[in-house]
Amino acid sequence: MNSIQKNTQRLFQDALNRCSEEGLIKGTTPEVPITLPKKPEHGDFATSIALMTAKKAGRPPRELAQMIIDRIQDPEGIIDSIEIAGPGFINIRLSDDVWYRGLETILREGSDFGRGEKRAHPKINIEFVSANPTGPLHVGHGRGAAVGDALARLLRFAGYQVSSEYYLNDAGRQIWNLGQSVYVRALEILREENSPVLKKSPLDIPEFPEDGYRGDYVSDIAQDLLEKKGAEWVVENTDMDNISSFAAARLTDTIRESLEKFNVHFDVWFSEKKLHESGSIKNAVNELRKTSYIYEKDGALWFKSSELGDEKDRVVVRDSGEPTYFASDIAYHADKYGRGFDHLINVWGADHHGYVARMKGAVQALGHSPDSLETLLVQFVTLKRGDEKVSMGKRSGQFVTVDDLLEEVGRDPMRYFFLERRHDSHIDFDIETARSQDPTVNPAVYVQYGHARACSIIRKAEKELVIKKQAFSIELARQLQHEDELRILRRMMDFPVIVEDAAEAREPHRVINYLQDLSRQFQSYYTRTKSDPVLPPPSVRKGDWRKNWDWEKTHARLLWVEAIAIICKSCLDILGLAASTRMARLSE
RNA sequence: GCGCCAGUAGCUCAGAUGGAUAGAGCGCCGGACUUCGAAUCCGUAGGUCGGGUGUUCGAGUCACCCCUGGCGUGCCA
Repeated sequence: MNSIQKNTQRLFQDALNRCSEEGLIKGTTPEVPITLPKKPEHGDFATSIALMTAKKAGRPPRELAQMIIDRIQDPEGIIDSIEIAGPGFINIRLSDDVWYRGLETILREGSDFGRGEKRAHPKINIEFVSANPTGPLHVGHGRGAAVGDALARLLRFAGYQVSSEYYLNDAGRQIWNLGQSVYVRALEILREENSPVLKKSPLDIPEFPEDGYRGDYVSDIAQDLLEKKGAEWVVENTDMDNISSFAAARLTDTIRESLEKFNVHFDVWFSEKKLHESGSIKNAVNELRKTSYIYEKDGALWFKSSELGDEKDRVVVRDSGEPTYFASDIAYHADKYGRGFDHLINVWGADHHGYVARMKGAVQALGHSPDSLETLLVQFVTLKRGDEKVSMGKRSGQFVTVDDLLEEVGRDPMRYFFLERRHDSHIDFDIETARSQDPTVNPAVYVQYGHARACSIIRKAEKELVIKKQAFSIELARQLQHEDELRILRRMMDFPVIVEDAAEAREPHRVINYLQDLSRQFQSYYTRTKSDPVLPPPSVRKGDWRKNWDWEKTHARLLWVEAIAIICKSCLDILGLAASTRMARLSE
């Protein structure tokens, strides 16, 4: 709720309370809802309070509505008119000055407009991507990256203290597998080169591991390994530790570079390996042993997750004595709490949803509220080229990588389309649309153009027409008489509400929808007011034109355009999209 | 079998936590530039919100039951 909405709400709340004090309403009075009507005819705000409390008042809703209205005290005169509509809705129209004051707020607060109040708690940890460093990032990871990063930005903007984190699974079987894959490829290279190192050695080339990594990048790493460490070093490395580490480190760098290019940053890269080395996993398991949720069966250690909302119990330590991935994850989450976070958000691929319940259970067993762990499941992306689906064979290793897409469609359209929809709905990503530079085709370009256009107007006013910017005054703002100018100003004042709600719901896509709407309204205004433009057109700039031009209106409109630019910029920043102040000319 | 998510216009999807006549983009069709910022804008058409029952002043939204699709249901990670 923004301040205008809050003030309006108070007037109605007070009026309702007066009804109650006079004994017109039985029982407790509910909080008065103030909503934004879909249709402009329904005023600036609407409330259904009369419908909600009609029963308690024992009167028809419309009659009650009138009684509430009669008890409104509005000394500041923020309300222009009130009417009862339909079955008993109260439609409220505010005085234009309220909105003009809003313009002042936007201009004064600038990039802070809409920002939530800073709060110390909850201290939020948001973990996302966390792809194994066993290969390049694919499209699915890309969506998770965009969603997690935008959510982190959104939460920060909304005032939360947020740390973003990548959990690096740089230990365990998959990493061993990776090392073995690289090792075999390296030996194959040596064989092909008829390397003397290999001939001297009696060892045969081992089979390529069945669930090994078959992508071309494995050979690249093998090649690199041979160059950096030398053939002998490689051949003599029979336990995979060194080679695995080399390969994982290499792939971690690759992943980090891809994410940087994608404008995704992490505050912390958290290593699973270090969790093993530091004894954290043992500690976490011991911690669990103190609870009643642990038991032994068939030589393994089990977690009684079935008592904490999961379908069945889960193994924590195998009969071999080796901890499972779940054990690492318990230790990891314990570590997050240990570092002072009181709210954890995990952004996971939808294929991990079977994992959510046991993780919540573990968190609970460790003594934290299960509500303090939130998991967002990001659905899959289908790639398309026009009508044609781009096939992605999972087994063959022939998947489309984040780098491929970055190269073909570019960073901003990619982020835009990954963020445009709710995280839990499937999306079709059309490469052809995304790579288009035409704003009428590509909504990602369209919203950037909206911002650039606003900036262009201001730049032109200052540089080309040498118009000196005027300070805000209510008299000046009253020059904004065009219906669209007021409507768009009202829409601008929604921004703080959009931010608050989007952050609360963990839904960055709401910011995109809002930005899309604001840009569209602005560009529509812009084209339709061609005969009454913000800036004096060349056709009038003749002779003594400066004396005849309506400067007050232009000054007011320039402030208004500036406010639009401010809000577009804030939206783009939250989404991690570039906010160019001018668009590159399209050549043909 | 069980569990989770989804099903809204030809297509892709919104729908602000239960509100008024369900919206947008794209596509289709029809319009607007001797350019101020047309790289844009305006308009028409298009719907039993998968189906049903219920909850209530009021349901795309909540509950229950079906149908369809995706995913999950490892001492894999």
